[in-house]
Amino acid sequence: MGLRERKKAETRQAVHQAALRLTVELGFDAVTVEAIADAANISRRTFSNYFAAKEDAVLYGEEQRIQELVEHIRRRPAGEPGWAALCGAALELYEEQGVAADREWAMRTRVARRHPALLARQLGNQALLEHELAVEVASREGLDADALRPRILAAAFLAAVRLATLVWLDERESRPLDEVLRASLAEMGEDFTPAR
Amino acid sequence: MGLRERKKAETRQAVHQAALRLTVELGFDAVTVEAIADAANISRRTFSNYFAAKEDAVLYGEEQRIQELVEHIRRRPAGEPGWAALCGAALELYEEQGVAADREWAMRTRVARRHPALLARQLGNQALLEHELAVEVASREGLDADALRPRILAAAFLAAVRLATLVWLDERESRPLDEVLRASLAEMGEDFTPAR
DNA sequence: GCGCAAATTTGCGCAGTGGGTAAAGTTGCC
DNA sequence: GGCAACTTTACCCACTGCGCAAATTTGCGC
Repeated sequence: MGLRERKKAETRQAVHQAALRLTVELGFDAVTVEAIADAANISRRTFSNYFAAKEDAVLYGEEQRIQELVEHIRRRPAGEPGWAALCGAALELYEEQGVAADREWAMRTRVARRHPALLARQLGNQALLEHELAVEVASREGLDADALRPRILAAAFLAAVRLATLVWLDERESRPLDEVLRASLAEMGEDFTPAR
Repeated sequence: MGLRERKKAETRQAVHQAALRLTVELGFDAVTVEAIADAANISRRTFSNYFAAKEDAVLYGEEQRIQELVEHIRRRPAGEPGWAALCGAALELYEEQGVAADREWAMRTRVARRHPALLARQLGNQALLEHELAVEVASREGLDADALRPRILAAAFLAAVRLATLVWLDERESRPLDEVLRASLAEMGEDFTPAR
């Protein structure tokens, strides 16, 4: 990776950090693109070269995490069935990131929850991701990617991960995140008949 | 309901219709708020009194449908467990609406899928709804609304309904929607282990 | 080192948006 | 009929996303 691309990645990260920090401090609506650009030492116009909207700048961390998740899933053992691969990848990613990342994660989730515009954008991104996941699951189960089952698994998985984070936050982070994550994935994987 | 409120509801509906029609005809981005307002015979400023954003005007149909769904769930037999109540309400709502509503539904879903901004907003609205559903499920299963299980059920249910509609569209509406819906809910309700 | 093509940043401008404010117009009710 | 409450509207302003072209920076062969 040349200097050009490295610098670009650096700037993107700086813009993201600035956007996230300012949003936490002042609230999403109170932060203008200009303020973010100033904090990251670029012009307002250049901000638009990096992100199509303020939301994207704040959520870029999620974006990155999501890309990693997809990578992890692709790297799971070839024979592993879809649901197991999804769950395995999520837990793998979590422990790889280390507990230090928890605080970042918590911050992003809190911000996304507080501001509907951010929540919406985040879910929109996830919906796009859902298709990629479905493709991976389909290939593992010998199904068509447009079939119902792979799409159900992908959607259920994303919902389980999202809920785990929310519940973890609601519990004031009193349990380790991976414990909640395991519980959430397990609950989603079980059938939903009431007799338990 | 007095004349005042009746007229207001009428206007809201007219604005929604105009927004949806213009979006289908021209594409979401090519339609300005001003054009919608003109088509609905109100001023641009009044548009803002009815909807906070263009997206909301286009998606108002979804909003209404969602409200009805919540009503249906509340009216399900008291003893019925959570998942069954959700599924029952969805199917009930579908057959009550009649097949004529299918075309409307298809149109809205197509529009929402074509335009990321609409998709995002729609999912954001659903996330808010998710909590209401979780409350209902929790009360039926004697759990706390903040607990994991009711939230999982609510999220899984919404995802299943959403996917059913998408798959139905992908299949060019060759099967009746309720058939796909049943299949989707069933698949989501089953456990996800690969042996089937 | 040097220069030049390619990529990146920036300033400027424009159409569009969301919302505050206050004036003008409606409606419900006594 | 009149008045209080509500709704619509015009006007305005800060902000956004993006096209365009000039200025700047970078990569690379020489």
